[in-house]
Amino acid sequence: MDPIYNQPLLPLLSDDVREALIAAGRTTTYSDGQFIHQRGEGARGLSIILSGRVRFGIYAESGTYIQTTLLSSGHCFGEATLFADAPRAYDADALGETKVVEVSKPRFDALLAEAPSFANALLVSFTTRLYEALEFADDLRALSPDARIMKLLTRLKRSGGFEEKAIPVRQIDIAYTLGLSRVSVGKALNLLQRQGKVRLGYREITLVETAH
Amino acid sequence: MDPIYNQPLLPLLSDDVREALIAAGRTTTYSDGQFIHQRGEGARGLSIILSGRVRFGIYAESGTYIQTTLLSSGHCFGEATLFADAPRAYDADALGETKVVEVSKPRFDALLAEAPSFANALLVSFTTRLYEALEFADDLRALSPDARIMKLLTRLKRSGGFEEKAIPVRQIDIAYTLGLSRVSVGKALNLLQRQGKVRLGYREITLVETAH
DNA sequence: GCTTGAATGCTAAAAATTTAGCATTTAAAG
DNA sequence: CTTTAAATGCTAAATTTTTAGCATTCAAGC
Repeated sequence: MDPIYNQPLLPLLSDDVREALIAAGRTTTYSDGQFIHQRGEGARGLSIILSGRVRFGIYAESGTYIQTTLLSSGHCFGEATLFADAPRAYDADALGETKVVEVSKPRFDALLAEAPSFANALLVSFTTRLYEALEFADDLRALSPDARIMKLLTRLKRSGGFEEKAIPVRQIDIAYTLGLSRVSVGKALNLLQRQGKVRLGYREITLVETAH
Repeated sequence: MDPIYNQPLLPLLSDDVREALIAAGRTTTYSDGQFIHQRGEGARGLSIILSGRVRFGIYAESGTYIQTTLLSSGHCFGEATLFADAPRAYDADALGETKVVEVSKPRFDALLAEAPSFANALLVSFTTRLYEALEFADDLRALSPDARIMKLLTRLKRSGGFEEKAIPVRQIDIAYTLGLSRVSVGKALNLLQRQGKVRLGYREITLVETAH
């Protein structure tokens, strides 16, 4: 079964809708690690990532962090504040210098009403994200830690555009993302390295291309 | 943080759109356990559950079954065949006698084009489903088996409308859904019963209301 | 070229979970 | 009332994963 890949919103929009959307919002530039919003905040609006990446997660009761999603340039977030009238479900912070446009609910509604193609782009983007989330949950239950890590690395490489390059990721972040301990991640990565599938570095991992 | 609940599509539609949608499709009645479609099939269209429930899952390589989603009356499925142009991602079968309308892609597109409110209802339904899937994945990583089981039972009770009644579920199904072994589920359920939170029966579990 | 904090590597004990097996209970069918 | 297949209960060994701790390596800043 071919996996369904996340379709970012921006490339799905026609030029004029995209320009209107960006013009209708307020653009903010966040520095690396800066908080964008916190879980529970109530502001309603759609945010679109113009450059950089945004990390979403929750600090669990046990004190450990759970990373939920990593969205990169072109993606939008905050849709639940619009369509489910819900407060922010996750803490969000910037990964690297990150530019975000925030469009208020009234302006978003106006744009949606006047451009029917906008709704279609949103439907495509959300559907692909839903199926990626479902697949991720399936993997959590069905795959071994090794396989989960390989899949995560493959996804990170693709979504981050790290072709031919090392993926800048810490082992502890992999643990946060997959719900594993750092020791388990280290063990699994060492196994994968011995199998020749990855090359481990400091703060980075390289996926070794397998001949096929 | 309040959880976001699944919003079924049908109640979100205006009467005339709902009627037009149902009229545009072909209604099929499935008997308990009957296959609706299999993973990998290519037909494009949107299906809406008129009555009964549909169970989605994958038979994993190891031979074990992974249940992904359980959708009840009013919900739609097959959206990925429309918006991601993807084949069916899951095996689907009926749980109890189940009526499903299937609307072909051309007819769906026509309806979407002429009724702008239709798109909005789809956006609400998909957004709430996306956030429920994300929350489910969070729980898989952050919660103990006991807590996961309680949360699942609560959700089953609500979505199935089993107020004051026992929830008809087998322990093995809970295991499939949560990615646990049957032994672990049994142990956790026994603990929950000793704590007075549930009452176990044959093929059913009753949630004990806690005073508050 | 040091110093330093962060990240990784490593180990062993503890805890959780699965596997495999069989016994018991249940409800439906004969 | 029996029979029967399905579901649950239970046990112990095997396996996996976590926890906790400390050693080592890395790269940036002084």
